[in-house]
Amino acid sequence: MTVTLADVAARARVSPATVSRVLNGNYPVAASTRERVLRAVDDLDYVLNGPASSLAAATSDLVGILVNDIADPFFGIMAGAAQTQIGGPGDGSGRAGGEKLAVICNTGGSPERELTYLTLLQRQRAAAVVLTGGAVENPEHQAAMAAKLAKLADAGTRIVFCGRPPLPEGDALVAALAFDNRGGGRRLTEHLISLGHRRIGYVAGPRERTTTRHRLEGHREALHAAGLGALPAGGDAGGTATGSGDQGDDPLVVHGPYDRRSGYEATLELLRRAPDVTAIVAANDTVALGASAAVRDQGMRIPQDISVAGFDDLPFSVDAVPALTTVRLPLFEAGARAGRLAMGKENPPPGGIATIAAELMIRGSTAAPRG
Amino acid sequence: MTVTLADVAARARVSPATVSRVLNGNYPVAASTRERVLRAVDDLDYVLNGPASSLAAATSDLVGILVNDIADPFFGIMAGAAQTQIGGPGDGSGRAGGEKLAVICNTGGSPERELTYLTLLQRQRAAAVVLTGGAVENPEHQAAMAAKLAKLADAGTRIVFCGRPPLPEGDALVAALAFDNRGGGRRLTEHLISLGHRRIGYVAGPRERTTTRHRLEGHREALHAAGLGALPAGGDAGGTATGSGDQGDDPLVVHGPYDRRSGYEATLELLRRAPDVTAIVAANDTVALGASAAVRDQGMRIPQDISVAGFDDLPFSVDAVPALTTVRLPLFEAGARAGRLAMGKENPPPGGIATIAAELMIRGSTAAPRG
DNA sequence: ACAGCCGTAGCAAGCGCTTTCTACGGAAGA
DNA sequence: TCTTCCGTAGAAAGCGCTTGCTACGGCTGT
Repeated sequence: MTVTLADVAARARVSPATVSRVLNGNYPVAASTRERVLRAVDDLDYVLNGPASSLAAATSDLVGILVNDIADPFFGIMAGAAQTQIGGPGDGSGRAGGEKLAVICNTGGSPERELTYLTLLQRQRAAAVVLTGGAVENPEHQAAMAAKLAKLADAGTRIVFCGRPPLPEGDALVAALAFDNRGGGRRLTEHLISLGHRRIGYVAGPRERTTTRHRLEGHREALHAAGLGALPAGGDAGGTATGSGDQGDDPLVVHGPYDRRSGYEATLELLRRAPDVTAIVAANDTVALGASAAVRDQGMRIPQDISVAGFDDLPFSVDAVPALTTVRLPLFEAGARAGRLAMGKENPPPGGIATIAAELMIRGSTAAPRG
Repeated sequence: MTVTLADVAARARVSPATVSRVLNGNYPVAASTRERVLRAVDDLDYVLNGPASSLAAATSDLVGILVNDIADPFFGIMAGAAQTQIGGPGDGSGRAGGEKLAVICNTGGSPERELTYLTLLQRQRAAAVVLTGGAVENPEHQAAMAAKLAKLADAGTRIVFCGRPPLPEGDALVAALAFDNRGGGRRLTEHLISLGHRRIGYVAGPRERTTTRHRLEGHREALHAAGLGALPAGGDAGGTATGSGDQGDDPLVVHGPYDRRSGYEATLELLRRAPDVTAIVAANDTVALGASAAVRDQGMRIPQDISVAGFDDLPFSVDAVPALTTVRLPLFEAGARAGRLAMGKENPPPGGIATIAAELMIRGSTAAPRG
């Protein structure tokens, strides 16, 4: 029924071993023999049995890319970019080369699913795993992740973090590409302050996400530096309170998921709490879109009545009306680099971790406050 | 080094066969034995060797989801939805159940890569493959696809089309979920016509894509029905000319990729060719965004000077200013259904193919032309 | 009380491939 | 001319798991 290596070998009048070597190209085979084998492969339309191959070789050609939400272009762009480096070249004609199967796994931001996918990938003996986006800052989960990743690593799986800070105990990992979320957040808020804003609302992402925390910390650093910080800006203050502690009582900060709707509702809430804000910083561009809609629905104009800013600089942000001031993250480049790292095509950055700069993009949605 | 089934068996004082059966749960095992085995699995932190398992069982738990461009939310939403049905439940505690690994493969719209991924999935003995989005209408490629899919199908892989018409020779496939692109396109243009528009520009997607063709055909049907069709509306006219034949000489239609930039440039071109258009229909929302930017950069207002409409109703469309008139496609629902079909959780529609309705969403970006 | 069953568990034969080690011929060295 | 190598191909032993078949008790039926 299905064609096997042995069938090819028989047709090419060689041993299975030879066919295997031709296909893997890691052992000298005479040109004439190789050709004969290749022809047999073609004639029979042979397709390697992946599981059998992986079993025997104890490695597979799977590379996992974990994302929080694939419907979000933030992840889509990174994942797509990574895949360009992994999926191998277009392969116009030749046999499959060093091609790997890049698989994108959508965790939905759930720690359990993240772990489940890691197990599934471990089960498949994945060649590499790329973890993208912010991590959940839950000690228990982090420990579980560290343990799982350590196990993967010493099973030979390469680990790459992309847009995600390395784990505290990040020992076994190959490389981490971290975005400068804190710096970007700081510069964004500095920009607003320099414009003259003093009351700035912040629509934050979900708590317990590194991305959320870093961006917010940057924001607070800027406020603090300008003498506007009502609360301690440090991330390690208030170590006593529960998770919602230090942030929960800042009326100018509202947390919510990274989506449009949350941006809308959080903004309404913010406007209710503090009708005097002159600017709103959103956790990301998608949230900023929702925030803008809310602002408008309240009858205010952007940026005349209120400034709005986002983060990420997703493709649609430049087309918003007015164009969104935001912080540009080189998503595609980072994803591609992560892909290369996963493939071992590129050396890990010194120290294993590289910080990727975030660039402030000043556009029409921010302006000096009135009066 | 790594823990194998045999290790677990030894620790539980049973045979490997029994452990296997406990794990797969498809053979009666006494409760006490099962418990002993499960404990051993936990104690040893055993993880099944996927390749070995797949090899022995001749099936794998991989499900491939092919998309044209994962950075585009159109695909991200469908893929994410499909994955919710495939990745298995959160798995709060128990062992891995009937979980499959849903893998998203980004073809970048390239026929070669599409085929390559299919081969890779075939190699992995994938349990199912979901193909999303428009297909490339190239006879040669279609034949190759049909052949490849047939091979996959009779290797036991389930095939599901999602938002993609079935192949002409679609024999072996399990199910196809097709969007009513033609109907949606028609209703959208009818809406514009009923508003009083007579000169309507169309920024189409890439040629040779079913999606492109169907939406455009709908548009032309509407024009034709209103007596505005300058050219034959049928898709099978002008069979003599080269690919660019019948469409190439309609000055009101410009083709380009499905991205923002292309929308921008094509619109500029359109406005140059026909400064008297009062409305522009874009191939999809992303393109519409670019089109809107171009219109605005030309100093025209939407919708007072010119109406703009899109297709898909992506999440950001409602937040555009003015909100974008578009055609809503139930992307999430379709993706989820495709996922269920791929898992065999749902029966294929009668005849193997279901058409999914497209709903016209009238919003602020379209209005009656001036004068 | 004995034959026959049913419920469980074990044996062992692969699944299709990779890879180590061995074998063979001819070219080069002595 | 005989030995030594190198280049190339084959034999065969698994990789870790699944599963058909067999085996073994204890129960039921008569």
